[in-house]
Amino acid sequence: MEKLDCPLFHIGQLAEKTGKTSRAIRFYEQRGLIAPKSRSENGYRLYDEKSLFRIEWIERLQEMGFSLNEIRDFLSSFSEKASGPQKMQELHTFYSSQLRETEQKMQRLKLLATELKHSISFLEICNSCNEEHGSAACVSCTRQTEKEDWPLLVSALVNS
Amino acid sequence: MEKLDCPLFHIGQLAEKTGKTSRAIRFYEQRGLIAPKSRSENGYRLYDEKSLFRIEWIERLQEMGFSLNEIRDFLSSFSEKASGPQKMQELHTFYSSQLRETEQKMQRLKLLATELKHSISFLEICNSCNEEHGSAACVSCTRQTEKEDWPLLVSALVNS
DNA sequence: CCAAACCTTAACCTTTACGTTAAGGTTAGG
DNA sequence: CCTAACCTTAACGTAAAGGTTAAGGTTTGG
Repeated sequence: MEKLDCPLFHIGQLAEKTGKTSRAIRFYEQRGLIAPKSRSENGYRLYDEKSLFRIEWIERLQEMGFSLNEIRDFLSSFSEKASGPQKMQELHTFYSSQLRETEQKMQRLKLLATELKHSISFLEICNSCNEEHGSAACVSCTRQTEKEDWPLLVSALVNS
Repeated sequence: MEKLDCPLFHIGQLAEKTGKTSRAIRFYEQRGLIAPKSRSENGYRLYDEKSLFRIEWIERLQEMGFSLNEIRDFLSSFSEKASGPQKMQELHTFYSSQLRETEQKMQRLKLLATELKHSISFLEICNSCNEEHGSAACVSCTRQTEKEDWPLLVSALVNS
């Protein structure tokens, strides 16, 4: 059978190209996120390159934290827009707000990293401790007097 | 009744302090993540400040992407360690690897932000478009000739 | 002709992190 | 005493994102 004559391929091939499973792709279809370009005589789904883009796009939105339902909602509201420039406007607005959210996430992760670093450097000092004792003794450690406040990530566990 | 004499409080108060619901806290308990310090005569759960730290710690680990089961597993493996310094060692190792993961996540978000910015600046040009036409016309837009490759976030939607 | 590797729909299973009743007991205030 | 606002356990419900299984039809290679 012809395979590469026309740019249409089966679900398994699309799955391979995108790293998804066939099941996942059918699931997206069921959810209204994507549809096969057409069907072959025997009922097989046939996809083209746009389907590939669409799946990669879905993946991006998932990375941004959207559920499949939210993606579907956006998609359907999007296709209702009549004019091309209007669509572009909407996309611009949407991505701008997503950029803000993404930057906020980065900010949160940065804080988390700071907290981790703080705890790690606190624990470095413990690494130089050769004594063998229970964690109860750690609580009144004299090596740590410089830092009066224990990091939450340490104290929540040690004083348990 | 005495309320603030001893530093013990009820589940509702702990819930308020942590921003969780009572149900969530009971759920954590069921999952082995936390236990009340004691119970009052009538069976009410009584917590102290350590419980508060514990819950905030759980929150941090969730932010890092851990499931409650994973947190419980770590917790139980952690309490098995006999020596205090050993615990500190383990914590150090754990947080170090978490720091790496957190930085990787930030890296991924940074890439995503770049992709978003790219798409946004692409769409800026569309904002200067006054013509009214379908999105099919956008595909062959002459304003965008400078950029030959459309960003995925745009092309996946417009050429749908 | 047969087996392996595709494809189809339909339907049930799974995990996570709680929410939501149900059916009460307890306590504080008026 | 009454009500509102707490608390208890138990158990069922939910949404997300598929996985898995059943019960086939199709196609390709040897």
